[in-house]
Amino acid sequence: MAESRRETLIEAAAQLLDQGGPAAVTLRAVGKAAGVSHNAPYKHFDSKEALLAAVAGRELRRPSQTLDVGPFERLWAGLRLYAAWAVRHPERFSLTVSRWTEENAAFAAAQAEARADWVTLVFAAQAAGRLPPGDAERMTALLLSTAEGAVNLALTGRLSKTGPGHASPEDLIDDLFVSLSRR
Amino acid sequence: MAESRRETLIEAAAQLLDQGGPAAVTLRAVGKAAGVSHNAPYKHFDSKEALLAAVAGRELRRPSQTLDVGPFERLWAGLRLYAAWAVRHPERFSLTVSRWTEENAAFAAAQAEARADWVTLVFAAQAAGRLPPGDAERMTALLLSTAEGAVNLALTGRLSKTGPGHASPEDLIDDLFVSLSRR
DNA sequence: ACCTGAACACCGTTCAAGT
DNA sequence: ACCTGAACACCGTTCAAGT
Repeated sequence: MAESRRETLIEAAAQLLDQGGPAAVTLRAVGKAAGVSHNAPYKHFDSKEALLAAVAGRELRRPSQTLDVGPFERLWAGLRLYAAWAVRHPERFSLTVSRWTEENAAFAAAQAEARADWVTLVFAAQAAGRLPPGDAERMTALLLSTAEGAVNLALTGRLSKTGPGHASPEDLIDDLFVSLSRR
Repeated sequence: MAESRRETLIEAAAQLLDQGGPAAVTLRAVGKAAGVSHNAPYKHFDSKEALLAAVAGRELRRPSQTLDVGPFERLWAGLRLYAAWAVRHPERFSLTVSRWTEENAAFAAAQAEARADWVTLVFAAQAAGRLPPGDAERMTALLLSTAEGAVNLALTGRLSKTGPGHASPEDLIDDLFVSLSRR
């Protein structure tokens, strides 16, 4: 039951985050939404930041859509889906790519695992000859940089929404892939 | 004199930001550092967020190093310098690429101007035949996405600092330029 | 082990009052 | 026009006390 209470608190925090942004996530509001007192969260989390890190960690572990295609297509489509999810859930995305003032072991582990999954895909796409050779980890960093940077440009209103310069984060991901696969 | 007091408040906020992160920027601390009461800032700014937006706007208007080379080289070196500055001033960088809950006209104008400067450079580099053709604004978005995304990867500890996968934000900018200019 | 209510030291913001 | 000090309604966190 303790585990379910913990999950309830994480879910309540995530809901508040979606609805009102970071400012709406107060321990009092989280407690109220979970039906407990405002400091009950301290029995499950060291601090408010630890609770938010748990929210972020849960997002990182969200199951990714499995596609029955080759690694290169899975990588490309996966990054597009990642960007589309991020634009649809800006607060959760921001949390997963934000900096933390405390050490959050579980979050760091989830983050490392997510990154390793991308590296594996990149490596396979290179082995299939669909991406240029070179260190897979470094190429993964380039892909994630562009994807996350493009999402942030969109979220901060710095992508033209109309006219010839119009581009969505997915368009920019496409541009990078086209440039990378042109040999 | 009013203008100087305003500048003093902005500088005090920037200093506190550098030293202790966003949490250290309280109106009480800003007032103290500027030698005024904790609510004197309200005579110059609508809110704490407006003060932070002024800090961010000042960073966006910081003069860029001028290099006596062609537009393509200026663009490439300019993005590298941007990334290097961001890694050295993570809090100021984060502020300039963050989302705001209020409308900040002056900040939005500074941001649009900074972006237009990049577009001008990209356009000139394309005209010089050093970058592939295509909409300059969209290509600018791709370049900024990668640069800012790479900086954020570095700031959140997601770039290998050692081994074969090691890459700095500047390395990733280089990778993108190499890929773009390979015809 | 988990939870509560009261309390503490903050915080952003407002307001009446001063110059 | 600019500033002050007091006050308000919050906030995260701590603590003594309960089960």
